[in-house]
Amino acid sequence: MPIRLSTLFFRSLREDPVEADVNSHKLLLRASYIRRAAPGIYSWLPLGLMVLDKIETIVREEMANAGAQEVHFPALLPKEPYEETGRWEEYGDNIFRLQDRKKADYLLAPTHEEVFTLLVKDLYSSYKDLPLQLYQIQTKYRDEARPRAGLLRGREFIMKDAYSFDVDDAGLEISYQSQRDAYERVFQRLGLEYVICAADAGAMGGSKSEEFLAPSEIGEDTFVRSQAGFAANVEAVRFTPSEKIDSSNIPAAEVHDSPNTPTIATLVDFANKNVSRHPDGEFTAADTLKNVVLKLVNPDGKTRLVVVGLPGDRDVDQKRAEAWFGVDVEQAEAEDFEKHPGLVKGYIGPTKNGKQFLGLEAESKIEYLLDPRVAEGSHWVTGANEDQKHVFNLVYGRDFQADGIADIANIMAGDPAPDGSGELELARGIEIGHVFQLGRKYAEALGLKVLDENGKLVTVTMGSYGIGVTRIMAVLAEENQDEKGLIWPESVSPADVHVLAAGKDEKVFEVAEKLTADLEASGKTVLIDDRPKLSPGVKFADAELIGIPKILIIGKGLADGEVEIWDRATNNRQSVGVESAVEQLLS
RNA sequence: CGGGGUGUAGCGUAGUGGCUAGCGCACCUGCUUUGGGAGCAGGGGAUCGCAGGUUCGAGUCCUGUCACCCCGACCA
Repeated sequence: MPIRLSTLFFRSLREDPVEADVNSHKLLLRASYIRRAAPGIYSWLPLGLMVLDKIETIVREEMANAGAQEVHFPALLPKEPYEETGRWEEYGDNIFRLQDRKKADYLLAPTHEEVFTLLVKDLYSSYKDLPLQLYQIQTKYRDEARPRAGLLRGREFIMKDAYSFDVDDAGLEISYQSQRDAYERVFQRLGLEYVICAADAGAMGGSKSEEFLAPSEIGEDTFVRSQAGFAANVEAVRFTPSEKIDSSNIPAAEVHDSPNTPTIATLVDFANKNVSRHPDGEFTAADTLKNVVLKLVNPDGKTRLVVVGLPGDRDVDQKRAEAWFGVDVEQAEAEDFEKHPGLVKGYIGPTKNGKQFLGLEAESKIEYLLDPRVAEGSHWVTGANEDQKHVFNLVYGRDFQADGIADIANIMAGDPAPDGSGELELARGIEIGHVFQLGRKYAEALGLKVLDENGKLVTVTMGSYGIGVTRIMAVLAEENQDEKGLIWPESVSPADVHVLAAGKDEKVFEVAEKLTADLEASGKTVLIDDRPKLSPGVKFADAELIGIPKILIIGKGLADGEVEIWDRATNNRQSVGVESAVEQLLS
């Protein structure tokens, strides 16, 4: 049966609702796909559900192709499994928590690793049962601090989450690849541009993880890529330490009085006015070694300080720092400096009076880590650990040492890719999928073991694979639109053809109905604008807003036996005979 | 949690302490109109976010509070 605009639960808005500021959100609201129910929580109207269903169908088909079986868990779960893995605490305020009448704790699941693991544990106990892939398409709940951009970051959202279970790492690798391949097929069928980015796998485990990012200005993730194909989330980029360079012609380090130079800019200015450079040339921020004091905050609240030396033209990228250290990272505050009087703010350096200072300073026990760009043998202008003094020609390896590296500096466009594949460019993206080798973390915590062929218990190794279904709809809307409205790809459009009866003649409506029936009989789905007594302008505008890619206009040309096929994307209109319209639309 | 902003009908908005809170869209009735968001006439719909205060009188001023939006922090 066709979708009839005369009775469809639909009302287009002529103006943008103020609550929306990104185009996809505005258009989905204006065209009656969704309505806001609460911050980050949306109600689905008929048109919205149709698109959602199309996306889910594609996901289901490709999950089946990958050999995954569909199950369905409750969204409402008891807290116990999440306590066992520590996530009841770990997730903090991000979980929606509630209690039943007996005061037992429940949560609205933000993710389902635990219950999938327990379900497999419940049913299976032999290596012969593996490998296994399960998935569900389920509503997830996360009490995000700041929901954004309509469906893009909601507090309630639909996710396809799949999990693989294998006896060994080789099996996991195969399962991972099969899901990864399925993701590529899903996104290709949806007509979505995507970049597969190496992702930060988290501090524990060090397992493999990749994100599928849809490049977009409104994206929340920053990634880097090179022409030759390297791509990674900025958090996951790891640079190799620079090769040792010759320092035999660098003069001995010398300390200069450098009054009022607590920042890199003032220091560079001072150096250019007062110090001759060897060899000749201007000092720049890149010649200075900036030493940043960071406070690492463990989940239990304990903190420790580290000092990181990095070229003065770079800053610490907090997200990269947290990925590197695996804990929260904060800037050191005034009270931290008070506790460590050796750290002279604005004049921190790795040496004092010509001797190694940081790290070797027994009482401070502060680790000194270096950016991988700092090569052994390179010479620097840096703090002398005395107020108003800097040291010049300080050579790494000759004059100071480090306790290790910290690859946490911000990445700049033009930086070389770590794999030597050329210069990096920075771009924004929306995470639409994530494939992740979990390893044995959850299996271990929840005791998922099977007997191997020798009758020995082995812990199962797992992978988890997510696709943001509702988010994909937002991305598709964002990527497929113009100033008039949405332009859905055929694969997810609410219908194949939008039949538009423009006019008042009964004949127009008769022919529109006839062509609708013919199209449906030929296997096409149709939305028909059969609203009577509505001026054509309104119908044209609504057709553009709704965004079905093919529009069939029955109107003024009918007197000559002609109708028009209007391509929403190209705006091309072509008159065809009534009899050949269906055939044209089928091709 | 920090910074900024906004709350008036379903949506978009106007409203110097002073009459019955105004307009456009949408909605209802009638007539006319029908290829780019029609016209005319008539109509329904608002406890002006909430609470308290000042005042003869508060949408408007004051205090408090709540909600939402944006930026940041945060976010397998």
